[in-house]
Amino acid sequence: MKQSQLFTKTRFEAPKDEVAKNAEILIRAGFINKEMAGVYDFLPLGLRTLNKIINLIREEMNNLGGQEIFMSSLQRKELWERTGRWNDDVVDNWFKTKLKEGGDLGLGFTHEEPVANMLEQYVSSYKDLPFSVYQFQNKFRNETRAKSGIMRTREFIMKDLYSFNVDLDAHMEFYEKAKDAYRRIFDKVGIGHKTYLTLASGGSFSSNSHEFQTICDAGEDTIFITDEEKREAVNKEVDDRRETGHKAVEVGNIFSLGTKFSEPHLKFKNEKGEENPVFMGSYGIGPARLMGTIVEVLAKDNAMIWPESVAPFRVHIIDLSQGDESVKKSALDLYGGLTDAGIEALLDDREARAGEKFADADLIGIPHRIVVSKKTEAAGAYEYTNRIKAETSAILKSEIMDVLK
RNA sequence: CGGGGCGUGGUGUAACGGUAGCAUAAAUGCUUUGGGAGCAUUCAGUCAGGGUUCAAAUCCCUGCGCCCCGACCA
Repeated sequence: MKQSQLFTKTRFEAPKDEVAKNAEILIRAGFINKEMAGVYDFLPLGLRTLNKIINLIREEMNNLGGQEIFMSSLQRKELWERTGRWNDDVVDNWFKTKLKEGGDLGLGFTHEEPVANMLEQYVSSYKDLPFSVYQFQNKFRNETRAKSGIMRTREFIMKDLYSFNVDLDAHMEFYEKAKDAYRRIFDKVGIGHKTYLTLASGGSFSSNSHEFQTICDAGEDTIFITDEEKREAVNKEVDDRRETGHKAVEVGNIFSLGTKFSEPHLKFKNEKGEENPVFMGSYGIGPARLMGTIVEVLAKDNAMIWPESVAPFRVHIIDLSQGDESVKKSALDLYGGLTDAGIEALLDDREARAGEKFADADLIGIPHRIVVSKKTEAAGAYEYTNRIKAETSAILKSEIMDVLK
């Protein structure tokens, strides 16, 4: 991508109404735009990062055997009445709306009821089980207080996976595999060292649940570390601990749902012809919240350095030709070469001064930076900076590919 | 939902009840060119509605919006 064509603009100062570190940095770097309290747009750079996170999660879900689906946001009242969750006293953050003809609809805050209902027509025998489905889908929650930038919003993408098994034993086997998959996801995005498998209360519908909590100041929960080696913890809500806990943000959760959502209608016949409810589990990750958490954990000195796994681009080429056509061509050649080699590069080909380009590059935080200028051309080399290692060196043109691989 | 703070050009900030100013961004031109350059010109603003007053960004009321603390968070 050529930066002169990129729809994004960095800015010197963050809007005064943003205090959260993740929002300040992401807005200043041009990754996101605030629409209203608790509602954000993703701009090209931000969307690239978000999609990297999503694809990384998708890969793990597929490895788990999950099959991707995409369900509707508009949901029928009747399904939720069966489980008692249409009632505002039970669920107080519904966004509800109406059809012109007058029927009630809800904008889904989760999908247990609809997914269970949909599967009734596809599950009738033990031979249909087990399986799991997942989706990346917008959820709507009328939070009384949105906060912390993209960490707690009213509209957000959620990866929700649902597992369907014949009984508790079969379910637990899957549940343990899901734990491992979640571990790998948080390791891959660079926050594994701060993320703890945390025993949680499970809320109103599950007696057994775990959260993945990442220690950071923007967190809303408090956890107590029970095993540093295994990265395990317990949520404050479970028991009354006395020692000081850690502020942490819930980046993922896994629930054993049991038969609560299948009991009404989602049943199967076992080998003996007896009818049983399906044993369900649900597993959530909010990719945008995860993105915010990555910023909270990894940003230093009010600037972000993206891990390679989720960076919007791998390489940022800074063209300092400043009117020199041969230097400009060299930068363009490098860009073409990297692109052909499948290395995602952002070429800063704008008519701007060096200082402005460097400042913008620092703000965007792409992990590898290559400067092409008269100086580097004369030396037959590139100036290469690895932001993660904080190292800068001259790399011969012929060797740049090896360095990046 | 309880408490606190706050709404001025795109963004950030000034202005005692008395001419809405500065910076930045944006546009044009000249100059400059390896860490957010300089000069000149230009564009652009008081959240909305009502009230008090000769006069309201400023005081009062209502609404809307934003931030923070707490509660809630399936």
